[in-house]
Amino acid sequence: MSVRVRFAPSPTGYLHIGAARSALFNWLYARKTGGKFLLRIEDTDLQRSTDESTRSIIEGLEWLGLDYDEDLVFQSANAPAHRAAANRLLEEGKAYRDFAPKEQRSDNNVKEDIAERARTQGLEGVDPRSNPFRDLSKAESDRRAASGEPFAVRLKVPSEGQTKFEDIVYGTQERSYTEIEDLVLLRSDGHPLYNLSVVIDDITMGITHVIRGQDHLTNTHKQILLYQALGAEVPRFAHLPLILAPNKGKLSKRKHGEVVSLTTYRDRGFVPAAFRNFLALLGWAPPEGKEVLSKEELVEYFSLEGIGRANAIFNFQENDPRRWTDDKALWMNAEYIRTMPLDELLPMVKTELRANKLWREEYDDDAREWLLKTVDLIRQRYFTLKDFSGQGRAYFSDDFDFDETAVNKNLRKEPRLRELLKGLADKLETVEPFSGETSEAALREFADEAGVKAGLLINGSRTMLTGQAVGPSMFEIFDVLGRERSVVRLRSGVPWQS
RNA sequence: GGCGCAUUGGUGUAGUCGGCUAACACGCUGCCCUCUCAAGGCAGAGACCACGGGUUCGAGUCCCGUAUGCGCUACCA
Repeated sequence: MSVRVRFAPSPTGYLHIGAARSALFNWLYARKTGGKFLLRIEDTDLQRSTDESTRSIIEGLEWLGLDYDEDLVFQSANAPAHRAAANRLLEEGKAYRDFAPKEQRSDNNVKEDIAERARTQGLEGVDPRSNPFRDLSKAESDRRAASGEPFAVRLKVPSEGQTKFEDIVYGTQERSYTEIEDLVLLRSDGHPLYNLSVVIDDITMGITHVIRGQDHLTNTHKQILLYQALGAEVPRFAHLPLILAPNKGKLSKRKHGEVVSLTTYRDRGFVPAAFRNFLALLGWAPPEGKEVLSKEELVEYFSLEGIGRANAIFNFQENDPRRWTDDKALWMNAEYIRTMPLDELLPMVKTELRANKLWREEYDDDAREWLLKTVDLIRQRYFTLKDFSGQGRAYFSDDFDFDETAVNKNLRKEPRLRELLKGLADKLETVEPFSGETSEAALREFADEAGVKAGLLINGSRTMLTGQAVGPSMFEIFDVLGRERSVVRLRSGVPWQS
């Protein structure tokens, strides 16, 4: 039987990087095995679900290059089927009506509520699983329902025994039925609940392998009970370790802000392939230790057995602009930017320059060669695509800023430089032809004549031409900027003012 | 409270069936290269493999306990 996996996010916000990683692993497994990767939007919580969120999930997957097969499924559309299934279980006596009034729980302290209830029940020796309606006669139950009394539908969990399954990542998992309460399938307003919906949808979609976050590991036992009650085949499960914040807490938007959102990486200049590569390395390790892997290599090497069990910490420092996200993610991105094929990088650079009004139409034809050369030169030390419009601005526009410390360090320190650089400009005007080599020869000669070190002129020129203290080799900058712009910038008075 | 899962340098991980002088990548330090910054090359710091017991000639690897973290425990998903 061929593999069918799915990614089933609930559209209640942006696409979280943990969810994105689940999607990636599902996708990799499907592509690896020649199976299908399906997408299901779990929008049963209509209050919190938004179309915008659904769109951002789809966009996010597209950005990461994770294409899905078959039609997109909206879980809300299947609610009637979920209800029908619950009613069938009711008919068969595998579920029962619970007429007890709904307990009110406020969302923010459910955890304490649960612990508190368990503690008092433990003290009083009450079996948490006891329910007076579990053994109500069918006639009585039908009569009360017919009279319009509201009820929830609960699954009848057998009183003795245990569920057992073999998790591909975590190994054998067992849980005694005494640990499992009769779970609610249908709310008293008829709304189907999560565990029911997932199971029914996974059955109807023919899912063979459920690959999802470890937070569902213990819920799996309940779901298995449902598969059995419904007489369906139980799929294989593979639970993934969680991705945690630096303090080992859960990564959440409320606490950690935009670093957890996939769109942030797109908006802050990540190359999709780089982020995908980084994500794949969180909780999974390639067999041969090679970490920079293309999409094809990822598919080739991926296996569920290679997934680790310990939660991974995603490192970042909110207050450090240089380290706003994980070091390794940033490194990976820089690695891709400087080594990926230029023609794959170019469209991304184009988008970035366009967004900052730095793109010129001739870059597509007449100036294409120049663009290729320039991008190839400056990409070497960039970390994100943003750098092309930020640090790289001086290559694409004559309107750029001078970095104060660069000006102080490379220009103002030596007052004679202002005149020296004008002299250099004069000399460069006579160089024929104008290139990296000839400009270098001219500059060194000029330095000798003036009796100063070449480095002084080189560093000064760099700051005059790019506004910065750091960057590519000076002579390559001359070459790329050309004689005219180089000379004009060398003569500029702007950095000397104020 | 109960149940479950996890625990290898700062981070991500590798360590099949017990033999490790604990490996790789990111980050960090220094040197080389050099016109700066990167990249690259070289060298290095950093882990008594959470802790305590046990099994064994020998344990990161097996067993038990403890601690810590996380998850689940809901008419949330």
